[in-house]
Amino acid sequence: MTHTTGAAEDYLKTIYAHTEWQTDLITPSALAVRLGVAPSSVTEMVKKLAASGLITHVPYGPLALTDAGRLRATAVVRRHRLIETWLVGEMGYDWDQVHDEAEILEHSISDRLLEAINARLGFPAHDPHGDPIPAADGTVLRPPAVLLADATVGHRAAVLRISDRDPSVLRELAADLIGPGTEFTLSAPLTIVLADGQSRLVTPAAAASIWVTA
Amino acid sequence: MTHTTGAAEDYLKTIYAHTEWQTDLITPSALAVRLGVAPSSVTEMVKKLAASGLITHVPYGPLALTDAGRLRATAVVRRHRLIETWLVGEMGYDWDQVHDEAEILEHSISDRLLEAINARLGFPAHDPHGDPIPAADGTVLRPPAVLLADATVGHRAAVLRISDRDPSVLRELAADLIGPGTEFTLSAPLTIVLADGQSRLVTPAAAASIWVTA
DNA sequence: ATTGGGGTTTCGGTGCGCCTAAATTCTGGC
DNA sequence: GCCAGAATTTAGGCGCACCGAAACCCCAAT
Repeated sequence: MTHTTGAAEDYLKTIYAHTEWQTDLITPSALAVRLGVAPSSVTEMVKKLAASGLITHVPYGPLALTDAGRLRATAVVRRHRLIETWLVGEMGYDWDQVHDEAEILEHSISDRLLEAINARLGFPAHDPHGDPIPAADGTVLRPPAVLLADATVGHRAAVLRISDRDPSVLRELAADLIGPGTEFTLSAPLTIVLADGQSRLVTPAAAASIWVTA
Repeated sequence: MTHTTGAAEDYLKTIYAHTEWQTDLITPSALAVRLGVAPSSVTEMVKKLAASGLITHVPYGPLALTDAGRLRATAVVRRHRLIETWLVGEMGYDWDQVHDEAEILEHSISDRLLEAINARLGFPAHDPHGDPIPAADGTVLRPPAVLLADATVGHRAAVLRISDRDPSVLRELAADLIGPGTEFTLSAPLTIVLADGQSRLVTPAAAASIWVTA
């Protein structure tokens, strides 16, 4: 229907990402910060996206995706995560190195190539950070998750996903052999005990990036 | 030095491509036709490229790449051909289907990913159409070649490359099992005899797309 | 030597996505 | 209830790459 250029795709993706693990709606200024653009640029794009029926927006209010917008957004996220999975699985990238490359390729790869990659990977359900890969129809399988920083002491759980927003957190965790699937018990704030009995101290930044089973 | 956006890369690539198998310089109007843009658009971009020292141009005259421009151009061509080779070699594409995808990806893939692909393919010297893949330093290994349409009857030779400009020619030749490396004798105009004795009639369009050993 | 027509350039204008600066609107604290 | 400060929008502008129309240049044929 609508053309949806690369820039517009980034707006939709970012609006979607904000509500993927939280419930509150994103504000224009928060969107501007995430995208690294001026607030006035957001106002402009928001007008276009609303006119195309991809988001809803009351003046001076927050932003929400429509069903059509969510479909576009998940399509972009699907591309992004499949590309990340491919870069790690086949092209020798580490999980802290894939974000920027995927950020660009997600806007230029064709559906055909994407599906060829998907097939080669065996139709993965999660990307290297544990994030679910949306299906082609936009459905996303997302288990209930809690931020490690919000988990109660004594909680026994497994790592579900780690936000890829901060590469240094990813490198730090990789060095500690902590990744999606890692089982642990929270023995004290910021302290986890792994299955083999070893304990690890996690930084506040990491605890705010790690989502674990409820 | 200069930024060189996707559009500028297309201009440089097209100027380079014109002189790869011929010696005459390209004119602005021919460039406009190849790129599918208006002549006035070419004038504008030519001014910028000349100002950046990537091409030389006297008003109302033809265009030529400088050394710097040729280096940029071959870098783009290198990307294009490696991507094509990868799409055919690993992603299940046929050689008549790769052009459009490569046309887009050549502007967005990183050097790192390109070299990962290159290594995976075993550092190929030619793309699926027989075109040489420029080295990273811009060198191109190009054997002397003659257009099949210009070859003399009785000429015994092998197919070197087939221009990918016309996908229908590629499909037609693929169906006839003619590709780079195919050995033959030109028994009459537009008629070739293959190594196994079978003869094939090629269309004028195909004869104008096939380059053979001299 | 002139001239006509094709190739090239100039000129004014478009859409996109971005910016800064200046309104405007909303909201929380008094 | 008011009002300062923060968030948002409006207004004006920029660079890029494109366009069509009009002006211009050049050469080949007379």
